[in-house]
Amino acid sequence: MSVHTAVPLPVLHSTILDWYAEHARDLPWRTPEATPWAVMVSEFMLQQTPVKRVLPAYAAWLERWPTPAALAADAPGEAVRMWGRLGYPRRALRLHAAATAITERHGGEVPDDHAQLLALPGVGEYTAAAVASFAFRQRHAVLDTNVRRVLARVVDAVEHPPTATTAAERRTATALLPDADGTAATWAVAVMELGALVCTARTPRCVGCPVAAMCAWRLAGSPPYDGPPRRGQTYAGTDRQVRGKLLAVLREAHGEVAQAALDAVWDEPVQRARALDGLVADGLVEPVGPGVYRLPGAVPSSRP
DNA sequence: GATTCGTGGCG
DNA sequence: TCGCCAAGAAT
Repeated sequence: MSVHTAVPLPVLHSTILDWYAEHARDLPWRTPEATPWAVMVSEFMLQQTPVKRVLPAYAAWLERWPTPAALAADAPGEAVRMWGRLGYPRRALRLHAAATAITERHGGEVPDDHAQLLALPGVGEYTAAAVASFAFRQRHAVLDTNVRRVLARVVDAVEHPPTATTAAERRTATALLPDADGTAATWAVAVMELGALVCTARTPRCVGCPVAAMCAWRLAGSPPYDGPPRRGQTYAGTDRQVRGKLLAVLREAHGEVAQAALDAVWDEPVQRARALDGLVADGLVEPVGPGVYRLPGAVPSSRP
């Protein structure tokens, strides 16, 4: 498999690896002390949530649940509460379910096998590759939004990658991977970091980019995005907003919540009911009686 | 494959 | 101000 670039692969490799060695952020999940579990926790939290907001949640989470078994021993509702306002709270439920599966199927150790990782709840192609690469130093194509954007520009000369990850992107990423496992693992995180810090979505900092001189998009004159309109995420007035408001009440309650408290967050009854039903269907909220709800498996505030 | 699923910060 | 964007996964 060959990839058309303006320079030999070893030059591209060393250029980005050298840049990473000098500019990498000092992130806690990249330290030698970070366990595979810690890496996995960070990857779950970083799914669609910025690093800055993950940092404090990550520290609190690992202090409370330093191992998968520790999390599995607690109620899933506690995971949802600790998730706080990171967004997409189903991730908290899935991380709890993954911890349970790791405890039951893998003796409490995060598996180092890509297929076994992929089989865990909440672990998709990206997260499986990321954990295998970052925690176990294996050679995998790690295709997140940052990497995809860097490759779209440097290799394909377009400003933005396709909406969904394509087979062509996987071929490109695989072809660019250094041969040695450890080098490939560092390469993966280095390209990701380049996308996060330099080759950003809105205003790329091409001045100071280590690969600007070999970037196909740059060499083509930085042509603007030419594809179909990319769908923006509307939020105000959607079920997602209502779900968020409902769950915020449940998180802060530390126990059972009466219907009236939930009714107060949204005035449109049909949408409100639909949102609550959705939360229950997703396992994020548990009905405990007529008009009474709580986070799943949470300990009731008043004891008999 | 297109949709759904939170939350907040920034240009 | 407000649309865009942020280490995706599941259906």
